[in-house]
Amino acid sequence: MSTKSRKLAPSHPGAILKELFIKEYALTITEVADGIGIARVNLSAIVNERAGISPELAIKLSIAFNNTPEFWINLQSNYEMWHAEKKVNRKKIKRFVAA
Amino acid sequence: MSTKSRKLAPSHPGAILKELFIKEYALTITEVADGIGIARVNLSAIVNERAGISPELAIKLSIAFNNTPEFWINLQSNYEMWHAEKKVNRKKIKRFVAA
DNA sequence: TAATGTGTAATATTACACATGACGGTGTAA
DNA sequence: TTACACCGTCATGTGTAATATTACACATTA
Repeated sequence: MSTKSRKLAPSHPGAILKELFIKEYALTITEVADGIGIARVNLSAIVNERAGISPELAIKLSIAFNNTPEFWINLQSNYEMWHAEKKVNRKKIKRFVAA
Repeated sequence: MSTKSRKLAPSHPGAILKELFIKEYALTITEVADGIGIARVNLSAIVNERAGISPELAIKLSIAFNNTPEFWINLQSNYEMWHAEKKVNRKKIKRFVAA
């Protein structure tokens, strides 16, 4: 079961952040934003799926919630990859063969 | 051995692309750019480490060279993460504890 | 010489992360 | 009920980056 065969879009990282961390930890967007040092507005945008998680933010979240940057980056990458897949016309890509 | 303990900056994805694929396959930048449908200028920028690999490009490269998008995205992510690490002041991040 | 490959610069478009300021809603205390 | 603090969101501006297009200079090769 690889990524390319996935039919359903993966959850937005912001949804995960909201459900599994902010809610679970009984925090507010403001608290988390202040805690990790970003603007409240921007965290709101992420939680509401209007923005993504940057590498720097992934690091900050991993410190705040005691997990890894990879956890957050993978969520973001999977999300982006799924959407990028739909933009690529595979038939127009040349397959190169080792010399 | 995790990413955060790495002392040396990881190679730029463009360097990998150049050494392990373009050179190994005996291709030119122009050929690859045409083959995957991007402008020659932009591929040159990537190979010369002035630009990164986007999710869409990762997919195109994986098709052209018969590997996975993850391969390319991981190269890019590791590269970005290493540089992002240096921007984060860990002492200023609050550690949240489960409720 | 002509064609090809390369690097780079300039320009424009589009997208997005991020910051600031303003606005409307909610809960609570006086 | 009024006043105020807190919260989430909107509007706006900025910086950066990927991408396309065009142009130029240079080197190699047929």
